[in-house]
Amino acid sequence: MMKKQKNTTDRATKEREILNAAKLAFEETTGLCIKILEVEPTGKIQPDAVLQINAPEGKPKKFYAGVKGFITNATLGHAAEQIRRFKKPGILVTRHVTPPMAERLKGLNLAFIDTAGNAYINDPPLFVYITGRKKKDIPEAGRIARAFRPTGLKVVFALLCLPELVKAPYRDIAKAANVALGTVGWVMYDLKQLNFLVDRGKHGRKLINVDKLLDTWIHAYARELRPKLYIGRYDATREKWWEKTDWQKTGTFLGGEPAAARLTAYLKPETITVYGPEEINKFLLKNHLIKNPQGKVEIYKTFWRFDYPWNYKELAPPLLIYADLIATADDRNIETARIIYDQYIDRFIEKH
DNA sequence: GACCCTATCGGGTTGATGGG
DNA sequence: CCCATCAACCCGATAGGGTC
Repeated sequence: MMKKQKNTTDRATKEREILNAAKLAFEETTGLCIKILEVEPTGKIQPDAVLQINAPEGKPKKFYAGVKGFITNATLGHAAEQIRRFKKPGILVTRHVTPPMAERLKGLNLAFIDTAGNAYINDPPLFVYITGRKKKDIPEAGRIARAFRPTGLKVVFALLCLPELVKAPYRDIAKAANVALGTVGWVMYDLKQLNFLVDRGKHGRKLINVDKLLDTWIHAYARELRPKLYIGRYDATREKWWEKTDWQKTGTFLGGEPAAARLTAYLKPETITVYGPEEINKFLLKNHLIKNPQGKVEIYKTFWRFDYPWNYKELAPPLLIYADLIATADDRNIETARIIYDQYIDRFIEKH
């Protein structure tokens, strides 16, 4: 119930933002004036807003607006149809209309304005047709930076684990982080914006405020990425199985508590955290693990594609072990996490 | 009201483009 | 020629509408 309410509000806010931005952009590029008469009017026909365009000559003209965040060739026809259903002079208000889309809309004789200042209105004596203006990025306050969304977190993780990587070409970074090339650009942009990265041109890039970045990553990881990696929970049928199995052969890694146990001998693991490939069946069979939502073995998908340069090849990189421990919010685990931080993480912060 | 199904949304990837 | 950037495209997640 609460959720539904919130979503409705979010959508309304978003529509308002688009509407206002489009109004301003239109006024700037055309010199004409738009008045927003109503937002989300109730009644038989349901446009998202009603607005009025004041031309210098001729009388003001009302338009019934359909606000759409995002228009593609596929959704354009549907939007046009919705607006026609108003049975009134309609106008599409959206974030951005590309030139080919503008042509199509013109072909449909569907008026539009967008937040970049593109517009088409053919309503004599009023005629406006502006295309080719690029979309300006909307610095949405409150939105989570892409650097801390699931794929962005993979990139940041790789950068944090491998201090030298930040200087490498985007292609190499993409490979290590196991993301598409395009993603790296976004993340770099965000990190610069958020003051986590400086680009000194030919002198290469450098991470700054690494401790803060690390902290941000750990929290965002638990919230954004970890849930997406979850494969399942299992019961072990044999004691100490995880101390005996050959991790490297199966492409799996120990994380969280058991990894910490190996590193510190300070902890007797309760939950066994494992990172492995999506196709986990072989591993399950080999180790006699049985599906059980309450089981002590939790398996997640491996998301990194680089070798962490240390001697514990069967373990996930220390930053991940640390994040796993912190996420459990268990006193003893947090204590252990601190030890791992001092021994394995603190020192590589200095290398950045 | 609970469930399913479809249309929509936007995050993420691809591929073209153009600069160094 | 190598590399980054940008817009177009794709597809998984999900809201919202329809049905029982």
